[in-house]
Amino acid sequence: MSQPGTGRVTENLRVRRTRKLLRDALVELMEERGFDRLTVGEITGRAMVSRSAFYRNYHDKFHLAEQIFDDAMAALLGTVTDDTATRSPAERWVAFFEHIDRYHRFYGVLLSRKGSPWFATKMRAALTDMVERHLRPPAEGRAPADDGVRGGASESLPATVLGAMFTQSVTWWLEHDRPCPPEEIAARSARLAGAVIAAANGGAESAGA
Amino acid sequence: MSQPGTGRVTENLRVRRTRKLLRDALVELMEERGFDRLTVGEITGRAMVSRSAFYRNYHDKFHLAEQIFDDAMAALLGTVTDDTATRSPAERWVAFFEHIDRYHRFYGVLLSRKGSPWFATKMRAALTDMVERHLRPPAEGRAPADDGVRGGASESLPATVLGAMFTQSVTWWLEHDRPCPPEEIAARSARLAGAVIAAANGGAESAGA
DNA sequence: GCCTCCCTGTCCCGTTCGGAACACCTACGC
DNA sequence: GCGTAGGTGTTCCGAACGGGACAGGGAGGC
Repeated sequence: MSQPGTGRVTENLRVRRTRKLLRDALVELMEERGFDRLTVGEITGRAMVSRSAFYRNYHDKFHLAEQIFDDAMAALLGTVTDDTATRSPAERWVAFFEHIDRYHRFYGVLLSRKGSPWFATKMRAALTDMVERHLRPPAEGRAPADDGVRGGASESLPATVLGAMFTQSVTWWLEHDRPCPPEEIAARSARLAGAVIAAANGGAESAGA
Repeated sequence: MSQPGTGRVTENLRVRRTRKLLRDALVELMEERGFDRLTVGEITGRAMVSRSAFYRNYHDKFHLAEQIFDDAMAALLGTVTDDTATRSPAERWVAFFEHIDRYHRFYGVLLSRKGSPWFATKMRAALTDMVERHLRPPAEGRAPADDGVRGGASESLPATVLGAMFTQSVTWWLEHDRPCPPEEIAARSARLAGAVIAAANGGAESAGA
């Protein structure tokens, strides 16, 4: 139960450091040569960590990448989910793209050809899940179905489409070197999303998400 | 005999990593808040290393700083000393200032008010030593007096003055945000040095060092 | 085919490290 | 004065790590 993402009790400084070093090394190397061209030995070499320590903390390089990506997605979704009471939907979308903007090198690598397609797949799933929760607001009296993890395979068509849309908006923005400021791409994405939602609702108009 | 700078046999990866992390943390924190305002706890915190590991590797923060500086000075002197056969004196001076240029943030911090005056003192001593060895070229038949470490307190007046001059040239250049390219500051410093050497030799002219 | 080379994932033993306690010191408040 | 707070440097034990070995598995040469 010491695999990251399960136990988490206030880990030892040593294991936190080891994992941080491995994460940083992986991201660095991905920028240089792409994810699937990397070996575990290269990652541990760059991180100044032994191979045995790597396998003590992660199953393989996919597991390591997954942890990095999951943390990033949690932070990303946090920009939209946090402060739902104090901020307007528009402000939350801007915060979303500002987060992407801040770590654009990171997301750029993960979503580019260097990052293996399953990063985009994972992001699409996470965003679809988020959209689903926003489209179906917590009806009072209904217990929260999702216990923090996994929304299940019960996504609706509109949510799935919107998840893909947002993922592609981010990918497009990053692949074109962010040709417009976060505010603008946020507004444009929100407008497109609004159109999809309106169409899904049978013509009724809505812009928030 | 495991204090850095003594044993050196191809150290354990763990101790190399620990020392690297501590070094990087110290330089980083010096840039932020100056050397004498730092505690060992802050350094180890930033480095993600325990305090006990710090004391296992260094006597105190001065010892750590000394190691960093000594390594930097060795690299710096290497730019002048290496390839003495293939490069002209002018080229070597340019290499000297290009090295400073490359790590200007590092030297800038160490030589600024944030870095405690004894960094400049140490640099002056190292450069004086180097100048001394260049002014007094290895006369054939004479055994090398210096066994790699310490030139002793036998520095001549011209060497001492030149050491201070070069140190101040570097400090001036960095404190004024490198207002001219390395080539120019190298040429100007070399010209000034030439004048001093000429004066020391009683009017005879010489520009190399 | 076979052989070489490299990477993977697992194991063990000796070493280094993290955590926490400890006494000691200095500075500050009062 | 006395007490508190925070930094220093040392010591100890259990835990994580590094190094090296190991079997197994492709990929490529010939």
